[in-house]
Amino acid sequence: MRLTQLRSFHAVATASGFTGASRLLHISQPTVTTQVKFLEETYGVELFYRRGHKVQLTPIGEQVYAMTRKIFSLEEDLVHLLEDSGELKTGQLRVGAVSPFHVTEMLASFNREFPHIFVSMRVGNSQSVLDSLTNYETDVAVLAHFLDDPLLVSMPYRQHPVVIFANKKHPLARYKSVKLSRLHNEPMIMREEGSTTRKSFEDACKRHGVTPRLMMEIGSREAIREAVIKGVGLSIVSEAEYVA
Amino acid sequence: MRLTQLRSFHAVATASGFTGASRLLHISQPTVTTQVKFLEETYGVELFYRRGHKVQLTPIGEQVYAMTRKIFSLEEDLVHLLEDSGELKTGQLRVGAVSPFHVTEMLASFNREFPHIFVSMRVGNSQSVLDSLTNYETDVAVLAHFLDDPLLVSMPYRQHPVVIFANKKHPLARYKSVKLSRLHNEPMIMREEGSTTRKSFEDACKRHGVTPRLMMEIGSREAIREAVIKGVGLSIVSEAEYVA
DNA sequence: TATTACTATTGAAAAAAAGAATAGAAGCAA
DNA sequence: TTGCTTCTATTCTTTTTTTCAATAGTAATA
Repeated sequence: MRLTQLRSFHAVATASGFTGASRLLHISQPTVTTQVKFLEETYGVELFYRRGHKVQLTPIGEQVYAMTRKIFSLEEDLVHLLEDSGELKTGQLRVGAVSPFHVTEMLASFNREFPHIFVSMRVGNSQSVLDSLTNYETDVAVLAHFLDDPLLVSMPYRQHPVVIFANKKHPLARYKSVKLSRLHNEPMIMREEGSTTRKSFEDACKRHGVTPRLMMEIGSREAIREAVIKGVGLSIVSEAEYVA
Repeated sequence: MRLTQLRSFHAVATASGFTGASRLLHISQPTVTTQVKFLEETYGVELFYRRGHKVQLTPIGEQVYAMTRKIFSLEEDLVHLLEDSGELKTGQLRVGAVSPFHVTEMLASFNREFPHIFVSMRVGNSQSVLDSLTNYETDVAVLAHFLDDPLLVSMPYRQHPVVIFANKKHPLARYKSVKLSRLHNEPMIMREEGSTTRKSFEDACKRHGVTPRLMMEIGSREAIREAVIKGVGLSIVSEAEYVA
């Protein structure tokens, strides 16, 4: 069964004529005639009564027409779906992120540009975000560090400065800015292993040969704040998250 | 949109793989790959995630697959309809006849041979039967005389003898058979103008130069029988319809 | 009766589908 | 790991299908 033949049949039935059908389909009339004839000969069936200028569906033709109406309605829907999808008029974008904090602006902007694309976000630690990406459960992911995975394509999106904060009585508190080397052996309070802020900070320290002294590991931003106030040591936080 | 491409997509989705799809469709695997790729490139859409040996539908692919399931289900039904129709496993035969009497045997026999064809019969006078035929309201017609209409094809089906019957006291009653010429000027009772039996009888008379005397024209077989018994004259009837 | 409007046919060109051969990549087993 | 197998992708060629132009044939119409 070929769609062109069905399409010709359908058009002839719709236009009640071969010439009309050819105009409908923007193809030549002989093509239409041939297609319908092929259908009829292939199955040994008469689909139209042709009597001069009048073309009329046979009883079987009527039945076939009822089915082609359904088929071409579905085909039309399908084409629309594919076209809209290709033009990003419909579809979904599944985003993975280690922190909702840094991606909301991006997603809001994306949503303004492509309002018909449904956006879903999935938050997790780097490993689960990467797993979702390789399993095709998400389409893109926003992470805090570069990847050297050859299966993935990454590009920089934005830099978020990491700020260091201290008790006001701390010797370093009076400076506007502090060189990384000054943090050598400084007692510090950190988030748990796996925090992206901590990772990028530690990477930077390693690059500069600096090794701060890890005093405490606390799983809560608020608790770290309190510990800094108590004078346990310095700590770091993403600038966007910093509230004095 | 080409059906081959949809078919390839559908098979890949069904078989979860291009090679499996090619086996399903009995075509080569490169063909399947090409078809699906064409669909994807035409609409700028990704239908499958290909990761090595694993092939998995994308979200859009899932939607498309849902639609192709419906389309190919319809296509299958359509093919069955056409095949059954071509092999006379389904369909209808609309028969026109001037007298149900002579066609019932034919139709019963047809029904035994093609039990799945629905047979309908439409009875009328020759003119209305012919009209139905040329209007495509019936497929075939059984008439009592030949036609010279170039639009129609006719062939002899069966000869039904016409018998003459008379009151037992009638002079001709003692013969087993009577020559047509003996009916010259004989008083006769006939069915109304338009009766096929009457027409063929009159045609035969004309061919032989015989002119019986029309005594009475009665519209009912039973009434004619009574008139013959009363001795009004002779009459004729199709042998199949004759009951002593 | 001529004209118009339609369907059918033929022959040739263009487009699509299909396959063979083969490359490339991923899973699997020793 | 290495080799083996199995899968998808690519290229090139052949076959099939689709399409059209030209034209014949036929019914409706003015």
